Amino acid sequence: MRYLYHTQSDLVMLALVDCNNFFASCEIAFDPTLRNKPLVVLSNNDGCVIARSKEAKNLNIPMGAPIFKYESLFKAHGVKKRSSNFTLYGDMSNRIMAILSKEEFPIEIYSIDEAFLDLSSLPKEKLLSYAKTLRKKIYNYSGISVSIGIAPTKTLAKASNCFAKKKETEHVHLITNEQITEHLKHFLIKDIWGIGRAHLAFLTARGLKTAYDLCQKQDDWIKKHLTIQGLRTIKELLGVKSIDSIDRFCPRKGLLRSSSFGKEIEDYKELEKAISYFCSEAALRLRKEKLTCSYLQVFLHTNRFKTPNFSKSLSLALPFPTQSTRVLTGYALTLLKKIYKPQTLYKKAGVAFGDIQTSTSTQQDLFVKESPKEEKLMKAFDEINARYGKKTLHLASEGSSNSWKPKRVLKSPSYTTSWNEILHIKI
DNA sequence: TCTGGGGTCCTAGGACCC
DNA sequence: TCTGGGGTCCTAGGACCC
Repeated sequence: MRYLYHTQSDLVMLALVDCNNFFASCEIAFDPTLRNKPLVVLSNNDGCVIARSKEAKNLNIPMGAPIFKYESLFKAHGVKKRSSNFTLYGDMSNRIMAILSKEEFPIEIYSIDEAFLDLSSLPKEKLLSYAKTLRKKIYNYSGISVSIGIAPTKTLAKASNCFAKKKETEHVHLITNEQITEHLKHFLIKDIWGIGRAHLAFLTARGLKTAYDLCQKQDDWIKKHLTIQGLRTIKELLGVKSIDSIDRFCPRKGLLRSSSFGKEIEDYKELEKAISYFCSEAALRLRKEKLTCSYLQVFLHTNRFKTPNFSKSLSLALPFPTQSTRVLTGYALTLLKKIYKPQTLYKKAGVAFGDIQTSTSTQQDLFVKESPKEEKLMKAFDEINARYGKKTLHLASEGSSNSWKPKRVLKSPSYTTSWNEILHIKI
């Protein structure tokens, strides 16, 4: 090993709590008929697989599998399918994160189904028993099973979680400083957090297999071929903190709304409806999070599985920060007009907001300001929609019929967020 | 026929300035 | 007539993550 860093990080222990097969587990928690069955959760448009139950994984259905290629396998094994229900998953995630937040350890919510906890204040001998208790608590409160990996850095905690997931029952694992080398020898490069497809192919072609192999390489070699990010990953694997341990306040930097269409779209008016819809969704999100943006991008893609295909995007720095649906949609539609080409079949479009700031701290330009009326208008707009239902008010450019919208025919009910769809129990 | 969406970070290269 | 290099800023595109 190149480094022996067994001093500075002796005191740090991070746990990664990761929900097992999260989207599939959420569906199963509310529908017992799915229990112990192969289940796949599908992407927008019911196009490909984005989550799998344990049984579906055992059938070697890969992540991202386009379902039209797997229909016969699904039929042969009675694989159940569900469209994705992000309202349900988001709500379940909030519940689990609330349980973790009450644990009184520093926490960083990393994704919809993962959080890091800083357990440095716990004595080493109590780490595993604490993790086991926490797992039980989360399962009892939410019906979701989690894995917990503990180690001195985030990247090692991720690795530790992989070891935890492979266990039959407990799904809890600890890597101490003394055990790092031994673990690296049994940890494959393909499972390293931060090494993706492209770099994996590069490293495999050079005969490297395990994390240990990779750690034998010199820093400048790593940096040259895997960039500075890769070097950070390697250091973390060796027990040296190179990613901020726990970051509780990470404001968002961008906001994107996009989707593939249910069919290919040529009509400009339809694209206008779609872009307007994305803008209104993204702007609503800005207002909910009390943020503004002052950078806007619009993009269009043709079907990327056909040749030739192309994409076009255009962006614009706004004259002032805003969160207004009206203002943002106005600019977005002028951008759309500039990039639209007639006689082209588009398959996907979207808008992205950038230069995001909190609305209270927004630096207003001395002369160019948004009219204060705009803020009042949006407030009234949101209140009416909150009271009388989503989209009671919307911009005319959004239209009322949306032939571009993707299909989601197998969606489960919004059990936890809609009174009309609440779970019924028959006794 | 049918192939996701929402993020972050890094790098290379062009424009521009001195 | 000949000819430069360094710095900054911006953006597109790639790689990675879930």
